[in-house]
Amino acid sequence: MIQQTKFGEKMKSMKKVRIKDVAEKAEVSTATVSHVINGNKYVSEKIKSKVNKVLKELNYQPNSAARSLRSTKTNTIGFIIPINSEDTAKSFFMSIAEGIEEKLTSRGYNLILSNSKEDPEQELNLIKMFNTKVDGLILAPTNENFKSINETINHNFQIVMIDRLPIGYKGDYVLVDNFQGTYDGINELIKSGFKKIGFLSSGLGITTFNDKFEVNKELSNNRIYVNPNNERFQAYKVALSDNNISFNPDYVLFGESSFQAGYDLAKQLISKEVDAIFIANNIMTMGSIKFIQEQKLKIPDDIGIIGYDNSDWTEIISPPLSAIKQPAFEIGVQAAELILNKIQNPTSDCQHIKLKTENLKRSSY
Amino acid sequence: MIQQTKFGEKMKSMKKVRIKDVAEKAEVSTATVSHVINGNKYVSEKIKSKVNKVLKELNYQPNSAARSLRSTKTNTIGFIIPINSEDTAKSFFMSIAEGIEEKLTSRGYNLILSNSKEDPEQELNLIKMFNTKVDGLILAPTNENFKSINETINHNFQIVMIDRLPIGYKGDYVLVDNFQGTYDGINELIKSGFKKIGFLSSGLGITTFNDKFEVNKELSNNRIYVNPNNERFQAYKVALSDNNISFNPDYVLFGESSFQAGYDLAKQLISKEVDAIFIANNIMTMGSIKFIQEQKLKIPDDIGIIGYDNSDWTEIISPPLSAIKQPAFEIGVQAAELILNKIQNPTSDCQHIKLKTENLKRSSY
DNA sequence: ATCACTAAGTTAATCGATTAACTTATCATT
DNA sequence: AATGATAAGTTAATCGATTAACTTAGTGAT
Repeated sequence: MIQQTKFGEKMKSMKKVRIKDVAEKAEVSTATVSHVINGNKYVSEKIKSKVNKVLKELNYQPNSAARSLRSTKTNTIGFIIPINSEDTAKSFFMSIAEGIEEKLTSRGYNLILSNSKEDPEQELNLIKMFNTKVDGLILAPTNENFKSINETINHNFQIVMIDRLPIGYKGDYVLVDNFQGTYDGINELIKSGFKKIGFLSSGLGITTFNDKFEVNKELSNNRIYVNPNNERFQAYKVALSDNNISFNPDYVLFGESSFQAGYDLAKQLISKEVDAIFIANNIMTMGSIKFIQEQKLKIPDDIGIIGYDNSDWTEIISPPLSAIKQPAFEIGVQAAELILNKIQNPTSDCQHIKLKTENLKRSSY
Repeated sequence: MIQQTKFGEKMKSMKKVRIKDVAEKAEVSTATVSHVINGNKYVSEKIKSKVNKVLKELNYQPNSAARSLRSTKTNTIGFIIPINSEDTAKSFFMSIAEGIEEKLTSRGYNLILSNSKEDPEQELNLIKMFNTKVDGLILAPTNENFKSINETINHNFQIVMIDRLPIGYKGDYVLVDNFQGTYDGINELIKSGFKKIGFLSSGLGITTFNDKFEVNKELSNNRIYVNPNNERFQAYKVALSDNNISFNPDYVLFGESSFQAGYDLAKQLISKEVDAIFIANNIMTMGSIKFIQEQKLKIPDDIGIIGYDNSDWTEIISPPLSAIKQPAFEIGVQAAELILNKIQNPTSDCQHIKLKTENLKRSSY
């Protein structure tokens, strides 16, 4: 339904006011005006207030292109999220974006948002685009190897990784401690009496797929953080092992991150008579729940469930779903903090932050 | 959990390559390079390919600040969303952002995202910030009156409103036809035999609150689109009236947009013995469902439900929830389209777009 | 041969703010 | 009184790309 109207002729095309206009009206030099605005050189109170008055009168707004060009600072941070269509990670990354935005705004920075759609190629294009546009980049990477990323960065800006880590990356990052959250969750499941615990997840990174079936306790203490899914899987194995439950590869299924995959894989897993399922991602949890409800299986009597990522819906289904909650907003805040620090002090040590998950015990196990 | 490592010393500080560097290496003038890049003046094939080769060799990336400064185009669009903390509108606006981003990227534009947090003051600040930073602004407004917005716009950029409309605004916009969706929903409810239909919503705009209890058929055809909640409420009244059901003010409750309010108001409404509820917003729907489940009321036997905004969870609760789905992604695409058109042709007629909702009939009525 | 016109490039002014280098006035010190 | 130091502002170069105005060579018509 489309309508059209005439409009817009009468824009009171007030020509933009430049620093020169302010300077003239205040009877000072442009330099002085600049000093007043940026406060980086001492200006007498008398002049300062005179300039400020004119600034308000003319409603002056500095031209950010000119400013950036001269000062080589853009006052802008880029954020690349990896979301493909139906993913519910949408809400996770949106919360992160909120956290970032909040911190940035309070420090006079802007946020440019782009979506790599989980496409490594597209990610590199975006990084290239950002080269002259931002002072820093917050990246939830989809390229698995840092090398290709590193090559397209001009090093005109700082970078902070979140949520995942490409191989070979040593810089700043903010992650969630997926290991601990999962480990605790599996433990709880076992304590509640479940023995045949299934594990459902979306794909591991290719690079870590080979150690998929290798239960390795050492790994848990000194592990290379690459892919959250992998961490969760490792934690699953270690938790089983720590409880003297043998690892059964049949109880582990990986699929794409989708509702349908969750549905299908839950079906498979249940046909293998698991008595509980740990589902390492939100949208797959939804698919699984759908299947379970269709089969009229009772949670937690027939099957115990823990989901990852506390979405709003988890507490209104019946029974309310136990879940591992990631501190999304906080990730954003911390990432923004890191990048701003790094911009201010580029040679400072890199910070590696891991945030704790929250274990929401409800009634599904 | 925080760690620190040494890193970052060895930045291969390749100094940034300027158009001048390209020109020198290709043995042409900077003007020619610019012409090749932007294709706005004819350049011979021979020179063109020579320049392109150098462009690639040096991995030249134009400095966008310089470009913007000279050409007065930023190639950037601003987007202001209104989200306060717990709102699930988060996912709605995120989908819109995706739509916008997709369209913009395909046309070489960037998206700057900010959050007004439903604070009119903050909104004006952001608009002011955007003045020199964007070529266009997509706004989900929170100020109810266009006057204040209009005053802070420098008219250096184009504007497109989405989702809501402030009073007095005549420019481009993309809305959802909330009236039709709600009207149809209420009708369906009535057809299914429900008679005492409650209506739950978050606040109307102040400016439209006064006609709250006035059932007015004319309004439905030639109405002033201001606030989605108001539209939904009007549709509710008209649908009742069209079905010869008298309007009972007791069955209508407004509250803040929160889980708790949804819970509390559903409780109130049910105590008044309504047999169905239309809930005009997502988070309140969740609260209501929670209450209904706690009371062990059967949907749809004890109470019929239609919710607004199809969130992912609506199909996995039992029974799956009927819902009015807004075409969020499409809103974004259209809004981006409008603003790009307007930028290309500023004197073109304003477009007023209303998108249809989708009525998802499931098993909750 | 002359003139008009076009085609293909180049020169240099320009966008608006920042900032290093400079000026001038004022004041304290010896 | 001479010197140096400091305070408060100003001048003008500069960031990198775009683009109006200009040059120069080549073509064709008369």
